[in-house]
Amino acid sequence: MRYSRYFIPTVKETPSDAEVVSHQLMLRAGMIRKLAAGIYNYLPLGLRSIRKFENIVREEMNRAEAIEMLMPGVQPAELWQESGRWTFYGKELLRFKDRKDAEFCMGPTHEEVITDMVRREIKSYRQMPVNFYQIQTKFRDEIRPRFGLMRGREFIMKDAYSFDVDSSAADSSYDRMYQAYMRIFTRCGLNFRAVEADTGSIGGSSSHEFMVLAESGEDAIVSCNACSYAANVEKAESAQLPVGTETGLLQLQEIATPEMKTIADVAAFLGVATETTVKTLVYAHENGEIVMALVRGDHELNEIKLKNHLGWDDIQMASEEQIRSCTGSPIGFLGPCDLKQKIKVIADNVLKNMVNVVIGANQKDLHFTNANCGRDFTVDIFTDIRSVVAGDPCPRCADGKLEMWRGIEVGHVFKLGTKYSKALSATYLDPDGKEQVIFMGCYGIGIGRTVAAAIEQNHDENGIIFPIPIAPFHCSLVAINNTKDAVVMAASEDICKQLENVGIEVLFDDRDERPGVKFKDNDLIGIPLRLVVGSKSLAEGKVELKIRATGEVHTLSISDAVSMIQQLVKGALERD
RNA sequence: CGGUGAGUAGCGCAGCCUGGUAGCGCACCUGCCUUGGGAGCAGGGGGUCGCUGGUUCGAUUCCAGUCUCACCGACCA
Repeated sequence: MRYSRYFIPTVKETPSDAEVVSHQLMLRAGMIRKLAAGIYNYLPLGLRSIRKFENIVREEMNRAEAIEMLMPGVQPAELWQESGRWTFYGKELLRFKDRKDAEFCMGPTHEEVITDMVRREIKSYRQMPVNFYQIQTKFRDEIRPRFGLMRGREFIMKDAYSFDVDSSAADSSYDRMYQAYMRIFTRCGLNFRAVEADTGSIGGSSSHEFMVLAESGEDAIVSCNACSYAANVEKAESAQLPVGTETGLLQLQEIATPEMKTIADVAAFLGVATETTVKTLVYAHENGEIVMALVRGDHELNEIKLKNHLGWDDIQMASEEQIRSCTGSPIGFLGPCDLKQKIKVIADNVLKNMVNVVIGANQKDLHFTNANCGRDFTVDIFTDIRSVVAGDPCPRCADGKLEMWRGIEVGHVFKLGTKYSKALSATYLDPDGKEQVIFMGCYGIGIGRTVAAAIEQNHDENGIIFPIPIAPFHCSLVAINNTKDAVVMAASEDICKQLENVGIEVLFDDRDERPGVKFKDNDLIGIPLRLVVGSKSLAEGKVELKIRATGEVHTLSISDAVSMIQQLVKGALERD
């Protein structure tokens, strides 16, 4: 490909509205341009990277015997009403009406559509296992699109859906996809972790997320430093903490704490550690149901755990009025003692071992010290409702500690069970002629997001450093002063042909630009290998090969350079 | 959805307070010069100042409305 005939609108200045490096660099490198909030044009260079990644995904899906198809972007409301998600999915689902006033939505995911197809076509146990996938544009009307392709509203996604006769067969399909995902991200040369995850709005029984590690990641994940346990913080189970030195129960005391509304205020005011306090939170369901949740003062409540424990489809902090009506207290002095109204009290497991705690007294400017569960207040249920923190003991092994990372979620695999097949009556006949419900799994990969994550993980002050498997070109060929120097030009054209003949994708920089401009642009757009042809070294039959990632430079004969490039590319593409 | 801020040339910005219909840097075009890390000189093209309405002899500037965008927040008792 000749640079002069191609289209790579690079930009020197960093766009002011781009926060994260991948977004800045994709704009500067001329890979993407914004059309509207969270909606982008994929320019030629960006598209090449995306296609590269898509093809890796496609190869691994095919290898895992998933079957490619394509579903529509626009979906009828009826299917979503049938699955119950028309109301459940919320504002992220972009809804609209056609000319006949019939309701539709832009597909944010395709469980309904695929299940509908399968229930019409799959009738026998003989037709399973089967796994359909597509690579397609989805739309989710995000609250706050940001970070370029990382959290767009319109985005390209690979989604796959497996259909099996029973739960254990579904488990095998799930494992197969899990392994395929491991291969995909390994082939791309990414530093990633597979972690246990919450299932969110997709639903289902269990799931893993594939996280590319990066400081700018929107998710917090933990992994054990001793065993293989790794999980999203939303999901990570907390282990019981070691019990402190045993002391007897002390006398309950009421203490004035004027204007001390936060845990930090109260602990500082009383001169105690926040670990000896209990934080009281009140949550409400949309339908008005209210619960009280207790966690240790220095811990954070995990709303997802609480929501899942309660089996609620919605959770929010209770309003000031709701809180007053059940506790009689203003916010800041809440506690489980002397409740005005009987409400369910859920406490974190850690509280089981705590004695003589500081807690709100349900009266303005008043707290209790030496409060004890069972004597001074009652707890209905102890369970795991806190978020784990770095250094917590591992929930799976004896002596591991949890480490914290930030990650970008690039893939997610779910065991769906029969959630959608039941709702949409997707059934089959087993060998005995009995009707059974199909077991499903679904498996997503954010295509654009993975490319962005790769950039997030692979860049320097000069620009992007693409891993070879997803680089838009394998190698750039920079001809110095080519518009004036016919020898250099002829040699460059020849080298370009030689490289292309052995399957190397070459970006031949034949522009009428000064060398500095070419070097800067080629660094910025992140082509992994760069071959420079200049008159001086060419006179000695040499060219210069520079490795973008390491900066190492090799001065080689043309034939050596071609074979080295060939080897480097081959080596990178065969990694798995 | 709440808070804050911003919309002036393709991009980044100034001008606006103290109304008199626009300017800088980069990019772009032409020429000369230069050619191993975003050169220099000279000349040039490009803007209904987000949109609608109001005040005024006159509005990019003042006022009202509206749209768009960005950032922050929505783990706090």
